[in-house]
Amino acid sequence: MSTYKSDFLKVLAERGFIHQVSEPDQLDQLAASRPITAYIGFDCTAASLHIGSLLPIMMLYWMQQTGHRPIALMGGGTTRVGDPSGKDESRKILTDEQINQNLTGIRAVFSKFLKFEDAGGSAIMANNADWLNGLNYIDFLRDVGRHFSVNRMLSFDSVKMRLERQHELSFLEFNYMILQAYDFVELHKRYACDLQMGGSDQWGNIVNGIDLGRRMENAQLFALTAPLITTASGAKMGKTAAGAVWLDANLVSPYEYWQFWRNTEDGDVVRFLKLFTILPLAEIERLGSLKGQDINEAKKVLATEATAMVHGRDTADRAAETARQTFEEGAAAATLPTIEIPSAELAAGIGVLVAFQRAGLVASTSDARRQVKGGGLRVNDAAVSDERMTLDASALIDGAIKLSLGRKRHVLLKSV
RNA sequence: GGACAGGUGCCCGAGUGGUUAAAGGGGACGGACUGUAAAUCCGUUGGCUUAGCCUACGUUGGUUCAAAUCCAACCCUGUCCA
Repeated sequence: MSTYKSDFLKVLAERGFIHQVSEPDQLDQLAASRPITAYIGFDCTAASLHIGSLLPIMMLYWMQQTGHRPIALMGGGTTRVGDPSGKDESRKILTDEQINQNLTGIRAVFSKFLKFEDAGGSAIMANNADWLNGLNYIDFLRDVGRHFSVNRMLSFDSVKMRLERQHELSFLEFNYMILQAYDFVELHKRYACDLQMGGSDQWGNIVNGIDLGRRMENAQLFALTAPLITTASGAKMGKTAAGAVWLDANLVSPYEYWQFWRNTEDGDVVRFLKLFTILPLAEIERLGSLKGQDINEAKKVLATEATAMVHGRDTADRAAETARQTFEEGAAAATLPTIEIPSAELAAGIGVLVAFQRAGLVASTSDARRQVKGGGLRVNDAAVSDERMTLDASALIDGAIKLSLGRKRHVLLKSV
């Protein structure tokens, strides 16, 4: 498996990033002989990226670490159309303003992993709006469209599946692969980009780009895809009760982010350590040999290391310490997520149901009521049995009231 | 443009006049058991000022004591025909 000569492919292979590679020997040779340039495309439909994008980001990270040049391509142009592959969810057409706003948010995430040109590094951030927005339909058809054979496009799995199941495939969607192929060629022209990476579902689209590159530019381009990551029990990664696990500290606090990784299933620990941390493989192997209860040590390392990648070492250590105090000492660590309540309001007394709702632990007071019935709510570690209970200043311990939902989720209520 | 089929809660999917906040499953959350794991079992799964009230079965109107269920128009989706 890791018969690769280039550091780049060797590292990716050893860590489990590789699902498929086109012309592996040739690419390996190229990467061993000179720095190569590769890109991955990202949607900018949201203001931040979530765990799902972490894998591709890590691929770009390793690329830069092994001496190559990564390009993060923002889908500013393709987002304007809206990715049609997501079923019938109302494809919100985002305004250019929103897209640009999202771009800056996403860029902030990337800068944690990659050194961009303006920061003295080699990484490039590109936006396909730069070349897609100005396209002229007829010109595009003549220059690019003529290289696409519909016969061949129809043979792609993604298309074939739709046709066989007699599901509609819109023309827009049919064109999506052409635009993506064009992106690849455009990046090759602009930045001498050699390689496109992506999730395994992108294989067909990437291969299209390779094909177009050969026809239009007589260029040899390459494809590399990563496996689809699911948890050991088969679920898609990255969703929790609160929704997506975002990489932005304002959307998901570093403590919660740490907790996400801490709660990894046993069977996933080693795989995740390889993919989502930069620990040496020897260290990962040692952690992976831990059995039974001891595997929790490995999970803590995973959590701290993964959090450090996104939020920084200090923040990660603090999250680990908060968790230690909360779970191992049963104390109310002062660094738990906190919400503030005006002291006057607290003095007047605030209903437990409302308090939990404000803390974001329950969605509604009805939800809170249900949780009380199920014995899921605790105030200062004492179960709430009366939904009419009110909290006031007398419940403060060291200036805070600890609200808990279940065993794991805690929020401090502080009076201001 | 025409002919069919269909639009139900987070998702899938039953339900064809009243006991339906809507079967069943999935997911999610809580409880028990554990190791902040998995598996398993139990409970919950629209909102509110909760022994009550309000809102909900594509939209809007109508029939009826009573509608997710019947009628009409419209919107949307799929299949087939032009």
